[in-house]
Amino acid sequence: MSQFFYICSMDVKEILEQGNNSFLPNLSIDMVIIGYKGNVLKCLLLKIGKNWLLPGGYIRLDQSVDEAAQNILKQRTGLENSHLKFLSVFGEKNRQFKKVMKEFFEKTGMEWTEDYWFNNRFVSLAYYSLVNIDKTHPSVSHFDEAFAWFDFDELPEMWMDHKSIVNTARQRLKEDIRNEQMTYNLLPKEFTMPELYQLHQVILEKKIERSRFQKKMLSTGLFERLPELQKTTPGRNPYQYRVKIDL
Amino acid sequence: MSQFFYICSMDVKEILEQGNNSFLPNLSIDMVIIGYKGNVLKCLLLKIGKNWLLPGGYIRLDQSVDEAAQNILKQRTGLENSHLKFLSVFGEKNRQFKKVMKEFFEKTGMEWTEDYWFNNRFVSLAYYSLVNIDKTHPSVSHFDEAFAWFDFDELPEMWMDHKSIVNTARQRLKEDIRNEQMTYNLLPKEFTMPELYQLHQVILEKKIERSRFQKKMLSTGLFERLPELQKTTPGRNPYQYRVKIDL
DNA sequence: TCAAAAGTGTTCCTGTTACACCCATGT
DNA sequence: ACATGGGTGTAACAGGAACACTTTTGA
Repeated sequence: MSQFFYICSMDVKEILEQGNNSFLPNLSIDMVIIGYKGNVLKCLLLKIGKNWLLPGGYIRLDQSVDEAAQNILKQRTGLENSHLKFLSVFGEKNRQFKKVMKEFFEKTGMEWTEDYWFNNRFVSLAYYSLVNIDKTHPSVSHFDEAFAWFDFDELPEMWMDHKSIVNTARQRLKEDIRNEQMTYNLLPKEFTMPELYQLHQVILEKKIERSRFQKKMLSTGLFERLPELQKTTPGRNPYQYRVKIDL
Repeated sequence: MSQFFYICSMDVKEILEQGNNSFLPNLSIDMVIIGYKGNVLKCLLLKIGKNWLLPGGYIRLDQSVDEAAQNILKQRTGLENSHLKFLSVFGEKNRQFKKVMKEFFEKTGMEWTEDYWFNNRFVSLAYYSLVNIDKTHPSVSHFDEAFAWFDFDELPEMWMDHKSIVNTARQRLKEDIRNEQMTYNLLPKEFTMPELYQLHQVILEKKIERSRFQKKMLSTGLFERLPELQKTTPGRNPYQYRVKIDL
């Protein structure tokens, strides 16, 4: 199990205090936050009760949906103006967090009542974000639960339809990397071609021809070569590249 | 102006009666319904007050979002299980129908009050649907307003952000026809290659090479050739094709 | 038989696939 | 010098663009 644990926060108190009148009462945001470490794609999950779920939140009346999403991402990771893309709508009729919330409240000793507004049925807007794991730092607040980066291939039991949301993001990432070669925050600013090559293979879940890959990447004109890197590995030293700054 | 007018219904009465407790109070569906006639793409719009808007509706608590969308499409066009695809979310913070509704209520002599639930801020889920104009038949109900098929290039003034929703659909249709060659309901069951060719040109808004087009279409294996059509046009008679029935 | 419209073929070009080869470096 | 891994080159192939050509039909 290649997870590393932190302490994380559910901003339940804030949500309770602001309550019904501050948020759209039937819309939630779920966020698939994706990182890359040790040649594996990872996904940030929170633990509530016995199962896990995606980080998420609600939309304030004075926020646009996109603002709310950026805000949630910042709350969860500390990142501002990071990569963030709308994924899909999940609108099945029985989508409600009642069971999850009850378990969470009982576990943390908080009072739970049937008519809390977040027991409503929620339609969820799913987003996904690519982040540099090392640059994220979680905020800790009143009610702390575990959170962890899970390998995509080792997802735990998750609440509701959250596993299918993650899988939707997984597929979407595949499509997106074919169109825009951007790796956003998945690699450090400077990286070698073999590293980029590895990442693409991991995302696409298949072998790519090394020579073809190099030519394709260079022909996009998106990358610029830096002076060579000194490595102590057996073979030849790879060049370093970085994304041209225009984007 | 190549519009043809009908009489149409806003199911306002139903919405009023069922009211607050039957619908998700902050989510609406807007639908870009697209047809094709006389070599022009057309879009179905309703008139309320002085401006036009997209057909749409709300989501009942006992419906999934997709069910609600199918239901709305059926109400507006009479079509069941037709082509219907999710488009995008429109979630700006000041999206509300207050102004539109007030104008509509005053015009039709209905009582209007500030606190009607549909004066709320709404986040809108946009869908688009390709239909055969000749197979649509509008339902008429308590409150009738004009509705019309507008050419994409001659859109009228529209309420709120509805014009940008239409344009999003216009772009999406372009992308989609590149990937799946399906024309769904835009052409009759049997059609000639020149007709299909015309349609693609209109959707993509550019000239295509006739020869390349024909080979590409036939190479997909999606179409099967029927006995020739008798036409009284000057030149050679074109073959008829139809989509193979598997899809 | 000629013009109009439908449909086919040929050439060029670009991007993909698969494979072989060369280069730099540490042991 | 040689194994290891980084990087380049070439031939075969498929799909797209541009253009010329043949076929069928009504006047």
